[in-house]
Amino acid sequence: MNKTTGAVKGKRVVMVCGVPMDMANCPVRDVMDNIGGKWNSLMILSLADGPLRFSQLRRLIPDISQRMLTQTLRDLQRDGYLSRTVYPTQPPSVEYRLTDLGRSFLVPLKLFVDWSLQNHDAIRKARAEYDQVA
Amino acid sequence: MNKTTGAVKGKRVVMVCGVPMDMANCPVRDVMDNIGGKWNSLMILSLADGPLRFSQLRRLIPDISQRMLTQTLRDLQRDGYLSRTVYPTQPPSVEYRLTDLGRSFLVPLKLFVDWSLQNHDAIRKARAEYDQVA
DNA sequence: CCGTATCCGGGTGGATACTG
DNA sequence: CAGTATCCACCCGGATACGG
Repeated sequence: MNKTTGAVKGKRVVMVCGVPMDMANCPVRDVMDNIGGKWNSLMILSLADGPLRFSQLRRLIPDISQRMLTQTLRDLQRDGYLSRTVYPTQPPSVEYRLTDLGRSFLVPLKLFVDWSLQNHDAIRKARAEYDQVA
Repeated sequence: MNKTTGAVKGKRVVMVCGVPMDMANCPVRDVMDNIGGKWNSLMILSLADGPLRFSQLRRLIPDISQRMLTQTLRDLQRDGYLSRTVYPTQPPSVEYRLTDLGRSFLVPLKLFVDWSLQNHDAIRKARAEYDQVA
């Protein structure tokens, strides 16, 4: 089962699922913050098939506010998932494009998307049953 | 309340990455809420290798508060990821165990974990560079 | 077109104390 | 041991207005 590695005292590293998990400074939690927000993963997916401009992303994701679109793009740019290119046209246009890092993330993200679509009904059903009992 | 299915206004279903994405009522966002929280994915991973009791989970994840441990477990139970079994011993013990749904989620989650471990250095580097410029 | 600035309501999550 | 209950600080994210 879960056994702490006795290597270093004080380091809370646990073998989980065949992988060393650092419970104190957890890379998984760190990455999860990047894509666990309300719009982050959807943004990466939206750019999967090619670069898009700001206004194109707005139209593609109608529910997002202008503020959150900007902020989500900044966050993802900051952590290296996408790049921002300004074309000095008139009026100006800004293109957002997945980096190599961002594209490599599409592999696990795509698997997650597939799982969500397959099991979404089962989850909603479990939720409804739980709420009915309670 | 909910917009019922079918033709409301405009098609909000977009083909992304070869997958139909409903931007209005998005299953991906729904599932992401389940595992995008601060502790949710870590909880599922902690139970990957076998069932654990409440106090065992507390020791395994030292940073979590008692309140959030309970709440996270309830949320995941509600959506069908894990089951809760009370053994009427003295003192009582409660066992948490992944359901079939929860175990099936380990497949995409494991891929995500591996990606995180491989790329979190690149992310931290990108973040540092971005912050230095700004 | 592509943002920034500001305000603010609600939800998230930590700390603490108490129960069966 | 396995929780509940309560209070509260913080931050996320929507609405709105303004600027290059």
